[in-house]
Formats: sequence, structure tokens, C-alpha cells
Amino acid sequence: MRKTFLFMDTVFNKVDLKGRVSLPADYRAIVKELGSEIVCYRSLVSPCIEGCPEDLLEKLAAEIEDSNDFFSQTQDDLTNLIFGDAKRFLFDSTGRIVLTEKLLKHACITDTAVFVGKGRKFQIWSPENWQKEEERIRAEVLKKRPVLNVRKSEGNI
Amino acid sequence: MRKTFLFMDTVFNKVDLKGRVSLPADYRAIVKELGSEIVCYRSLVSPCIEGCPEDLLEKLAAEIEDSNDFFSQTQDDLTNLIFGDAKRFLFDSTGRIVLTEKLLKHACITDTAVFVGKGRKFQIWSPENWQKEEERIRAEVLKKRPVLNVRKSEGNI
DNA sequence: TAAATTACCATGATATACCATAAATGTTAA
DNA sequence: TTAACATTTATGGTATATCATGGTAATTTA
Repeated sequence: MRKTFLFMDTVFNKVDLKGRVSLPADYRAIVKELGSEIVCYRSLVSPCIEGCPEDLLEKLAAEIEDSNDFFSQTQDDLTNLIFGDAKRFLFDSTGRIVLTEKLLKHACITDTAVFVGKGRKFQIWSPENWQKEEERIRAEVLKKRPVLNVRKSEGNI
Repeated sequence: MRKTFLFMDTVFNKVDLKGRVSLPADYRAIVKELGSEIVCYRSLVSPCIEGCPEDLLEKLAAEIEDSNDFFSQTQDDLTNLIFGDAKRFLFDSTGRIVLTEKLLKHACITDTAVFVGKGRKFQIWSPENWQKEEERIRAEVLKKRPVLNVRKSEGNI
């Protein structure tokens, strides 16, 4: 039994005509060990799909509930967007899910999906968009590197 | 049971055609005692591979999650870059991992890998690049000796 | 009943686990 | 201190299991 449950790495998988695609084996292992299910929704800010175990959305809901932002219009709008869009995806015995037309279109995915680990979540991109995005991020992060201190006492990663 | 878990020393190991390489025995002992796994990723600033126990990334994910910044752009970029590049490496019964083509290429490693301890993390270099890097570091440190401050140099990526 | 969705089977490619040997290191006894 | 032995470590080779993916059957839904 593993101690940590982090989505990592970048994996290219085929998408067939029905929108069927293999979830990377590592991702499946995590979801299974968590005893959870995959939830996917359109990213609010990027042309990609976001996915995470259902647990995480549960946590998000709880946090918003507990925060003093309970009546914040912004939070309200955001949760509406996410929970209104999110959908559970069960994978079959061979480890595949079937992505919906809506999601595929939002991410401009046709025949190849790029799974990108983000720790607690992951994203699904088209190869073209992911390439652009990766370049943008690398440039951006290098520019900001000196202030990437997550927490001063722990040092950087 | 040891109290501290620090990667140290410099070790030269063979890399075979499949990218297979022995993790130094000392490193394996640490990972085992932590009950963790090795995670490797391309250094952001040097032509080398960086590695650390998965725990360290877990800590980062937890901090990001607790920061109540679910929708922050910077957090988003940072997690994409780190977790998108990082990958778990399990070692087999003889203590070897299989490095990916992407990592080997980034570090210009062909048939020999140099493991360099860095405390909580370690790096993997090609012999040629490591030689240059070591010379550079020695020169740099000598130059700055009068104002050397250990705390500042802790834990960069 | 037709269309669409979901579950199951087959296969080649790839990655992983295992075995054997060689080298290095450490230990013990003379 | 040295020599003989035992243990750990590194590395080459190979069998095995896993994974991604195309195809088809079963099931649901309209």
C-alpha cells in the first residue's frame, strides 16, 4: 500500500472514434487504491480537461462551506461552474473511459490525448495545445524562479 | 533505525541500453526506511536529473492544497511543471531503476550516470557535465567564501 | 427495433521481475 | 598485518507480466 497519491508524468494515449481512451496505468492505480472514482470537467482557464478523484471535489465543497466566503459571489460562480460541469467517469476492465463530445471539443482533442499530472489532479490536453502550454509555463516559471519559495522553512523543491 | 535521511557522496554507475541503472545502495536504504518511492524529474536549471523521495513532493502538494488557492495561476503553472515532469521509479529486487529517454537526453547521459548527493534530494549527471559543474561550483564557492551563508543556499531546485 | 452505450476478449509491444555471475567490500582468524 | 572467507553490491541476460489498443458482443435506451 502506497503512502502518497500523486498524479505525475506526461502520457500520450490514443482516442478512438467513440472518445474511448486509456487512463494511464499509474492513474488507475491511484484511483483504485483511494477507492474513489474519476471526475472530469472543463478547465475554467485553459483549453483542457481537468480530472481528479471525487474525494477532492468533496474537499473543495467542504472548504467553501467552512470558509467565511460562504456568501461570496465569486466562489458561488466558480462552484457552479465546476460542479455543474463535472461528471463521473468509470473505467472498464481494460482501464478506459469514454470522454464526452463536450469535453473533447473544449480541449480540441481529436485522436490523441495528453495526460499531464498535477499532483492531486491531472489535466488532459491535445498534443498541440499542450506543447504551447508547456513552453509558456517554462518561460513563466523560470522568470519567477527566485520567488518560488513554497514555504521558507522547507526550502524549495 | 537511523535518525536522519540524507543523500550523500558521489557514485558512478553503468547505464545499459535500456536505461537501466543501479541506485546506489545507500540511497536505496534511505528510500526503504522511509517506506517511500523515488521520484525523478528534469532539473529546471541544469542539464541533470533530480531525484527525491515521493514524500517531498507530497509535502508540496499538501501545501498547495492547504493554501486555499484552488484557482491561482501561479500555483497552476508550478504544479503543471513539477508534477507533469516528475515520474515514480520503483527499483527491482537488484536495486535498479529504468530511466526514461526524456530524462537521459536532458542530462546527456549515455553509458554512465553520476549520482550526487544533495541532502534531501540527489542529482544524476553525465560524467562530462558533472566534471564541469564541480569545477564551476568550487570556483564559485571560493569566490564567495567571505560571505558564505549556509541558510541561503539550502534547497534550490 | 434501431441506435447508442457499455462490457468483454485478443494481441503485439513494452516494461518489469527474476536469475546468474562478477566485482567489491567487509569480517574474522591466524 | 595479512590471508581466507563471507556478504553485499553492481551488472548482463532472459522470462514473465502488464499495458495500450483494436475489435466484437452484450446491454441499455429512445
